[in-house]
Amino acid sequence: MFSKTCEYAIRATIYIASEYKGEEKIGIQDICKNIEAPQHFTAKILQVLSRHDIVSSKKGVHGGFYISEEQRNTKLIDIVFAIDGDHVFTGCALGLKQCSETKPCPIHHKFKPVRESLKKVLQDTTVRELANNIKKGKFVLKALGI
Amino acid sequence: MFSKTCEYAIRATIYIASEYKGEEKIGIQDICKNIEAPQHFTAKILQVLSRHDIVSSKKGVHGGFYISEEQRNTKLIDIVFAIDGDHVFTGCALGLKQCSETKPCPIHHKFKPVRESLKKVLQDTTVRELANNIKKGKFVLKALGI
DNA sequence: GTTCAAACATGATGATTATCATCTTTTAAG
DNA sequence: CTTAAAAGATGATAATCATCATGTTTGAAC
Repeated sequence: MFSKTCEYAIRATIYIASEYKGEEKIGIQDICKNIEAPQHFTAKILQVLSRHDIVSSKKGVHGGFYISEEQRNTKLIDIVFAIDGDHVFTGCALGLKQCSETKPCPIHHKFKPVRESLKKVLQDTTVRELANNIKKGKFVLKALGI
Repeated sequence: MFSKTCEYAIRATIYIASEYKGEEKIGIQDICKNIEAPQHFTAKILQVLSRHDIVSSKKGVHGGFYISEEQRNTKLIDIVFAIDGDHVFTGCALGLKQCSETKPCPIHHKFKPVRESLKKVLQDTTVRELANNIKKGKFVLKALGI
């Protein structure tokens, strides 16, 4: 559904939001260990997220990644857009370039509910909400777990 | 959503079903020209579909691809399974290996309607139906069109 | 103002996916 | 039984995506 890049992006963002409490910023090693993602790759992704104002970062000693109250309101759809673009939402399920409402591919209309359902979930879900659920211990972010 | 391989597989199957009328079989060049897909790649895909009993083929002179009445009842989900496997349906949206009902990732439950909606569409749609719609000229299979 | 720990930037490698090429097998027709 | 047209099989190349490595910039602490 999403690229691996996007999966790591979401996991990293949620982890930062669930860990950052306004004090020490979160280091890249901490992040990668806890979401089980490759460090260099994730660092690159976080730079993109930072440029898109989805997370914040600070260089130098005591630097790291963090997230503002404002940024906690980011919706999942914003992350997907920033990383994967609009392909998931607009792209034709059969890969046809000119597929559209007026020139639909054979399954275009049938897929409308799927696309809408996906869009709705991503629109309705904020980083804040997911981070809060993590804190309550209801969910898992690690790839392997215990 | 699907791999390109799977996209070509669906398009090729629908094309064969919309063209085959019980007489001459459909050649690979014909197929590829009309769905705008690379020939060698598509040939390979059709071999897989043939092995999975989704389309039929015959070698030699006057050979080609065709589809039986029985095979026209194939559902899209069968094609997706044959080519991409069950990844789209069971795979975690965040790429977590151990994500499940009991150990859910943060968005596992939220994605349930999306997965179900997707599964429903693929379950409910047969090759026959799509081929008939093509014949009525309602839909397009080519990548670029005229 | 030097040092060191952090993110930032860029390029290189590896893995996976898509595409191409070449040869083999089958089968109808002459 | 030879020929030619078709799919089948296998391996090689290309493109894309994921991952790694190396060096640069920033900024707090001494």
